[in-house]
Amino acid sequence: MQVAITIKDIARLANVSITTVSKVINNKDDSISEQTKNKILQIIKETNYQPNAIARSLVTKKTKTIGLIIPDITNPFFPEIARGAEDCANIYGYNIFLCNTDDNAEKENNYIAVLREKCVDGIIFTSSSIPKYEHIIDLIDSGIPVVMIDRSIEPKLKNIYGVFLDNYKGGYLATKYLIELGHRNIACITGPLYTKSAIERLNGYKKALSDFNIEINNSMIIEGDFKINSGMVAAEKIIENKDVTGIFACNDLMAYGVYKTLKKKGYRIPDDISIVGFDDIQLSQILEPQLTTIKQPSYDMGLTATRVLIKLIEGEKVRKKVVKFEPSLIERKSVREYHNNI
Amino acid sequence: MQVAITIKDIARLANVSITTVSKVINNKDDSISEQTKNKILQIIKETNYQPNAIARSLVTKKTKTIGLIIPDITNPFFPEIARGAEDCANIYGYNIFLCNTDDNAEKENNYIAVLREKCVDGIIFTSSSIPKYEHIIDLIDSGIPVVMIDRSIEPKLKNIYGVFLDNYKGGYLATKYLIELGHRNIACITGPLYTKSAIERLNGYKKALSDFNIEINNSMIIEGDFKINSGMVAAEKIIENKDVTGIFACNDLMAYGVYKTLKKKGYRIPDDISIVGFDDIQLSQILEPQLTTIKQPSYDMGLTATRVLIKLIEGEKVRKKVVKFEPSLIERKSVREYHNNI
DNA sequence: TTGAAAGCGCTAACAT
DNA sequence: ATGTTAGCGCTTTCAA
Repeated sequence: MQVAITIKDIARLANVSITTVSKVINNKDDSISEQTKNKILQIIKETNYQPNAIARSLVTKKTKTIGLIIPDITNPFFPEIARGAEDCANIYGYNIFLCNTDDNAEKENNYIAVLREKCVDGIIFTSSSIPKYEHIIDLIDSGIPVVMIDRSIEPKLKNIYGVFLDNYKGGYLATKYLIELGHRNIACITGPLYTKSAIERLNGYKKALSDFNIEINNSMIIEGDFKINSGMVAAEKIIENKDVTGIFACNDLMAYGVYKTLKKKGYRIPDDISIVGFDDIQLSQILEPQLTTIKQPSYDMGLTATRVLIKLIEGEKVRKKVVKFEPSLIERKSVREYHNNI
Repeated sequence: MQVAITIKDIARLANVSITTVSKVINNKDDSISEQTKNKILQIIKETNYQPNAIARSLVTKKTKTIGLIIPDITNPFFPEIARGAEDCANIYGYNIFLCNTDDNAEKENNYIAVLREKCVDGIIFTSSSIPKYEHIIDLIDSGIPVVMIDRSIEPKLKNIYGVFLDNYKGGYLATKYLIELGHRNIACITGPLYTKSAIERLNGYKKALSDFNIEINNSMIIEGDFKINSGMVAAEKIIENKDVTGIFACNDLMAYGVYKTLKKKGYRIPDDISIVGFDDIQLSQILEPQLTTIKQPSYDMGLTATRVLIKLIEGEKVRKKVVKFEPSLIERKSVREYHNNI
């Protein structure tokens, strides 16, 4: 924090009061004569004066700052969200504090505390939710605007704002696609089951199975953690069952892990095993074969969540507490038709 | 920004002065009796009081906040840096403002202005540098601690702190590797040549060529922009020249683009054309074939830059103004030996 | 059209 | 061991 020229200096140089300077800075200058206004503007320019936002915040109770709490910016799903958030924030003159929690409730708590001390105007939050969510309830109850993104929390609170994907539908779509292409023995690699989105994708998978009268086999459901490595491990297990012809990996990263294991073991994709991912991150179209996956509009989701948050902050009406984005199936090359009788 | 309980309230409830409260909050409590200290602590806990960092900053002139200015968090190279930065910041009690500039000088300027208004204690900066760098000089001259990361700027300033990779050596390493495996006609897809790192990688390429007495052919040097698409476009051009057996793509993303084009056109990697990338981002080991590339320790670089910055902020001695990381070649599967006589 | 004064919540020098 | 006081840089009411 540098020592800098202050409003006092400007006032002195312009031979006016600081009130007057303040007014022109804030465009509340209806009642200021053109002449003094110009003089002040001139001096501000010459001196390269920049108002101190800290001092301003102390009186206005607004910091024009938003906290973005996510598990890990290093997970390719989140940069898009962060970018959408930042772009929106930027438009409305807000800045974003980036906070990585690794789905660790303690880190979440620390960041919540720090963000409140720093008086952020609002918080965008992707939380691991299921094991503990009291801190989130507390946060929301504290009155600070909060928009949940990507993962909703239980229980459904009346007061919760959120931007989510219809993960249930996404899981359903992925599974149905495999079924309709003839697959019957479909494994599912889930996300960490303490997240709502992982649970919902799994539920979508189960529903599709039962809609088509396929028995749900718990040995075909393997819990992963949304990271590459868990996809590799899960694939090892899955191929022990020779009947499996299709895999639904609940995110693309785990699908990459599956690719790795399968290729190492000499399986061909999709000839021997078909794979559907989830997220549609950038690299999924580069992979060989290109990954068939469920697309999430992550950038838009980040943008929307921030837009909602800013409305909340600025007291505008927000019509829908929860906005739900639709998943869509992106057909590429990692799935083939399966004929039982071959 | 919520209305909250203040130090005044605590003082009143504890029947002490706000000074006393302040002292115990800040652990300057040598001279406070255990008894009053405990009473105050107790009340703080009961009331869930959190000091207002804004008010504190106004008097201490420290915000415990750092600005991180990067081109685009969506480029897989930067999340690692951001995460390293955040992890380090977190250890020392700092928060990070995330700023994406798209290498746009105007956005850079805006962010610099805003960050200064918000009184960040220091700035970590990846800048497109060559076309215009006066604003960076101004920034540094203003006295606020700045650490450049990833891309250095011209001219070498005495006062500049930075954390960089030896990009020249990286370019050299990549090219030499291809040469030593028998390649003679090696194309280079550069980054945007207004960045120092792109220029240096290209220079390394050229030096390796000339060290091995291979003529530099300008038609084999194609300027890209570090994005996937430019790799695709460049590859189209490169394969017009049937002699080319090796490609040095100056980052992995462009190498992915090359993969895409080559595969589409029926080329096999590395059988028909060998490729070396640069960065070693996460996905490069998933690609088929796994990409041989030059590794940058991005996370460590982010961490180190932040550590240096915090030392600067807190007035500690920083021995080396510039810390340079060493690139290393990661041999994987995208390069094969080339025998001229086959 | 302009300015004086109070105060935002806190720290820190200086009393006591 | 504790408290009084001034002041950080700004906005905002109210008065002139």
